[in-house]
Amino acid sequence: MLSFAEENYLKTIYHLSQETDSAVTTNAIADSLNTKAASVTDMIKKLSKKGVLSYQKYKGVQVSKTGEIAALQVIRKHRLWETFLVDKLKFNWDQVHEVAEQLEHINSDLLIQRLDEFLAYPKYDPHGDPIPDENGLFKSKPRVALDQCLDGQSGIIVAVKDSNSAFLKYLDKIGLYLGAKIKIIDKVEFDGSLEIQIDNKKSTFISKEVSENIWITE
Amino acid sequence: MLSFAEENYLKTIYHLSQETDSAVTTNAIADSLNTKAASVTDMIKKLSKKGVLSYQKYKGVQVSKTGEIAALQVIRKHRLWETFLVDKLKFNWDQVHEVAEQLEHINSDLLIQRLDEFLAYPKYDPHGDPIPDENGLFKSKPRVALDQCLDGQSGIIVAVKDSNSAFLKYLDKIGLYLGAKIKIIDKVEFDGSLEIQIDNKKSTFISKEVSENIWITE
DNA sequence: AAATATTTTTAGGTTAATCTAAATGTATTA
DNA sequence: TAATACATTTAGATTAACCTAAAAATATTT
Repeated sequence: MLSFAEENYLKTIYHLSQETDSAVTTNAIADSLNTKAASVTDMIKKLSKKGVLSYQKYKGVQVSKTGEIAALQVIRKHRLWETFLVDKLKFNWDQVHEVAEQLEHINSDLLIQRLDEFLAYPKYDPHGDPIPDENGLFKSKPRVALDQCLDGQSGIIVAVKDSNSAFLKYLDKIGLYLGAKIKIIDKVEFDGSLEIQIDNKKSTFISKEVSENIWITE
Repeated sequence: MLSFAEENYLKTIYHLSQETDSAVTTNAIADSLNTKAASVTDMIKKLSKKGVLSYQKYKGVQVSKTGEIAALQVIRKHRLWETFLVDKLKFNWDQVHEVAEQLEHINSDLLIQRLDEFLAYPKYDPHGDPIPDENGLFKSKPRVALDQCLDGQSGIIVAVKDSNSAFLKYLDKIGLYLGAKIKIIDKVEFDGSLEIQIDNKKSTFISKEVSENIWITE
């Protein structure tokens, strides 16, 4: 059984491990969790003793198979709760993250099973991220980040990378949402910004940074 | 802001204070929370410093006005979550307590407001206990414990005192539920047990201990 | 490859919440 | 009311999760 803090570390390390092919570094973990490297060293020792991480001094950590299973259960809970908050309690997609960070640590198999059923076994959360099933299995939609696309290309928004509130509010403001049709009108060479058309309406401009955080179907 | 542990102490002390007219003792708190008197002394010092309890060494504690408001918010959350689990997730009334003990500490005003709305502002939880509103106000139904009733008296079950799983399962088994019609056929002088009739069906016997834990309308 | 910079670990300390055992206060009873 | 019993508090440890500062390992530059 993992504690609240241990679950948070494991989940974060799992996410970081998905973004790199090498081991996850102590500093990367500390940055993600807004904590200090010394605290991370303590915790990764504990988690490797528990068998969810493999760790060699000064070489970073990797998530073990049992660690992955445990991490995916936390992620499953997080994404089910986010779906509940949006679908049933009418939260906006920018309001769910903080609350789901708390709810994901509630411990009850029956609760999660029933919640999943109540939500009709959703496959994706409000940000387009896949929801692992009770065995940790999930399927991602094939997708490309908008900054990788070419002039004239179009597609449907299937996910956003960053779920921070300010970013999501900005997307709402310019009329972007999951399922929106998007077409690249022009790509500005100078700064990588894009002129895009949403749902065949009048075009807008988005920065390269924003375009890196939006995924569309290929 | 109170911690998880502090909220648990405060809620428990509030409940104990409702059952007595004098101050709540250190040992009573320790028993309720399955902890030791020494731990309780430490915690009540902290809580009185925070202004939610008033405390005099060796004289027990009383819940202050601000303490009562805080306690009622925790109780409100507990009872709303229990209602959610039963009404929406089809939990049995004997399965909700443990999970609600965790959920009651989730911190989000918006969540509770929306949950209340989603449940259509319920006034009573699955055990018949009143749910305080956002200001801590609630109304109890007038009620008598079954062991206080006389031969021939009848009424509707409006609440149960104890929400422990074994007790509630037993009630299910003998056909008792909130809203059931109950009639006292005979009161056995010797041990205080009762012969009762449920919903005009064939009669059963219940012990005095059980009858003390069932409340009916007068 | 030596010097320098960066990352990671270790050593030692802090805080919250718990504990046991001993000391002290309060209550009961002979 | 003195003796005994019981309740409560204090003293001092323990554990988990964090911290700072210093030491050690690794990486990068010149």
